[in-house]
Amino acid sequence: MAGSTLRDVARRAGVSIRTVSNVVNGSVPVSDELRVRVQAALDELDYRPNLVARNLRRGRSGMIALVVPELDVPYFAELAREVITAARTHGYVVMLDQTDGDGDRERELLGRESRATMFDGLLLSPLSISADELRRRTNKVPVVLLGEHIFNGSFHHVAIDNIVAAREATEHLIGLGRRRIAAIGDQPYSTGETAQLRTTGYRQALERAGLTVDRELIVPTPRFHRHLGAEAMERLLALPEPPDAVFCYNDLLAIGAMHTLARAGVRVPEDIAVVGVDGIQEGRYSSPSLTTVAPDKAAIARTAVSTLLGVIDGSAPAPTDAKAPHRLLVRQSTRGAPVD
Amino acid sequence: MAGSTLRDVARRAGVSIRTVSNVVNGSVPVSDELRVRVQAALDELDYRPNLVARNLRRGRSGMIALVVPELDVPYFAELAREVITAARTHGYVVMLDQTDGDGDRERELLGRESRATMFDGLLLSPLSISADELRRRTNKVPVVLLGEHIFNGSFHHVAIDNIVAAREATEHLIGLGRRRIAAIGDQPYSTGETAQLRTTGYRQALERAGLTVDRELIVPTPRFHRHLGAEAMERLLALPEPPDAVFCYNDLLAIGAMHTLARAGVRVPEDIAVVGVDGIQEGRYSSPSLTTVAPDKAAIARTAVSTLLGVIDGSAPAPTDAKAPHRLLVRQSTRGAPVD
DNA sequence: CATCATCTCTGCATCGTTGCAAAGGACGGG
DNA sequence: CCCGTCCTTTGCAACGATGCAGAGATGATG
Repeated sequence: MAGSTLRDVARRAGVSIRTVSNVVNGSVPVSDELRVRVQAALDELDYRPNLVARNLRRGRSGMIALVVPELDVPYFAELAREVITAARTHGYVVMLDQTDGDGDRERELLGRESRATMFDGLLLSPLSISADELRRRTNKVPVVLLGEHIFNGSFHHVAIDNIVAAREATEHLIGLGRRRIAAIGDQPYSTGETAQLRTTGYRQALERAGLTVDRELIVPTPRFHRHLGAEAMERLLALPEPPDAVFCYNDLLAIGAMHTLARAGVRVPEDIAVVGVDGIQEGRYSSPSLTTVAPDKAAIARTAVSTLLGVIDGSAPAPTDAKAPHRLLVRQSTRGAPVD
Repeated sequence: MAGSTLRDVARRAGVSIRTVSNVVNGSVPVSDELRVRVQAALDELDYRPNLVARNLRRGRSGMIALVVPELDVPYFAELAREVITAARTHGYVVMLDQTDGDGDRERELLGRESRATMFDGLLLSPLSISADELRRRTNKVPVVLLGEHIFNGSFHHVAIDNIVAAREATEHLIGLGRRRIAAIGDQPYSTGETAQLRTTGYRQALERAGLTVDRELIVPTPRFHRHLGAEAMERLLALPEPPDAVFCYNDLLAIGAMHTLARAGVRVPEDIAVVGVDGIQEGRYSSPSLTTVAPDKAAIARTAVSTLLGVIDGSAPAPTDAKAPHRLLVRQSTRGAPVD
């Protein structure tokens, strides 16, 4: 039942515990004769190191935690995939937790009884926790923030350049000749910094093109979910003068918006062009397929993981603010042509 | 830098280590006077229990691992969400790993140097590992299998009734008056047991309705991905006599199939009706929205977690074969009416 | 032949926590 | 006034592994 320990193996092989440990780890040279004997005992007893004990002794767990609002949001699932892959190349495994955008749950993570102490570090994609809280609560555990929020300079941070990304998406629509361009997803309050950056980029693009910003066309949504995109689009269609294009702050909003358009019999992109952000796989196969600004998720994951490991081993003390690349993927929802 | 330990707190409060431990755990009564003094010291030093040490001592880690082929497949992401939630109600956290359907990676999980020993148990959704291998390799670590494969009676197992689910999906199509019904997703080889069950249900439905099974209409796919569904549908459209309905073995295949149909100008459901399996959120917002057989993922997760915990504490020794409920969600891809 | 360097191998202490058993003090009953 | 009981508090050992320093054997060197 219980797994065998170094002691069991040592007894069986007639050597000291320490020698067995040396054979297992291979760090210290062991004579051929003993090695063979110990190896045999290891095999016979099917020894597996107790990693909890090893971690205690070594002071490291080899685990990092990735905390996202919702795992069933495709962007986070795809990001999680990349984080797991990136961590593996460094010999780390990833514990996943979700907060459901619940501030209390996020706070709990940093509190006294949190499991966070079990991990060497934390990758956190905060939704509703504020910068101050985070600063106050984060004791000792190395943290790297992903995507959301900015927290100017207090924390390591990895994200795309949201202003530029939003501007490019909007410029793409302008380049198609659209003039009445809506935006779905603004969040004009303290925890909506990412959304606000995208609004900034959207406005920049309009202003540079000499277009006026119509506040009626900026529809806020508390979260980035399909159904909220659908509702926002209903509001836009109800306007006396509906838009001829929509920039959605993420792909789920865009897909919700297209859902509403399909029901209403509005043609995409002929009547209204749609562009999203996130580059999720779902958008490649939607009807029509979705034009999107795709962050390089693998790059985000790699940067985040290696930054975090840098903090853990003390080689990266000063908070960095890394920008990951992104690119515009033009598909049917703006271009129309059914090619992929 | 380094967190404070029970010893530090004990020294500061002028009591024994054990008393501090008692205050922290609250299991043994402590006098008010000492409790106050210790609590003050705890707060001042911002003590956080070292969970690695605690786990070593208690012989439990409070962690289970969930291993899925791919986290960016929506079904697994949605399932993972439920598993994390279910585990939390039992005080457990979940480590997530993905195997990319790589048999070696799955095998590695059960091998000598695996991290699996760090977890109290394993929820495994195997893709390419065989029953024998699993039986041979799984030593000691409690395992519950999810969804895929059957492994008659050797392991705890939780899944929907695949035969019934497939039969109901097919019967739904038959009920709509369709007579030439294709199937996408068969896997006629040892690791494709789930797919084979769905094929069985499909055939049962046809036979009961007195329809003949046309082997040309059963298109196998090595995996359940969107692009494979798209390719399979191309093959079906190229037939001299294309189908008037398709039963896809999961929603991603169905979405890929609909993608092909949209490009080819074939109307769904008028020309070809489509039904999938998995009930992923993506299908609610696709155009047209997707009819699907939705497993109760929360129920699967709850059952799997509580079964696993039962194995861990020794109260559930005999392998069980739990069937989770499922239900048919009829949407536009078969019914047509644009209501939801 | 004595001495020293080298190479294996070992025992002990330790990581931070909790189980166990017993010490110490307070208290009530006979 | 003494003894037994109960309650709080404590020290020791242990979970299973690794770091360290040193023991013993072997070979090289003067």
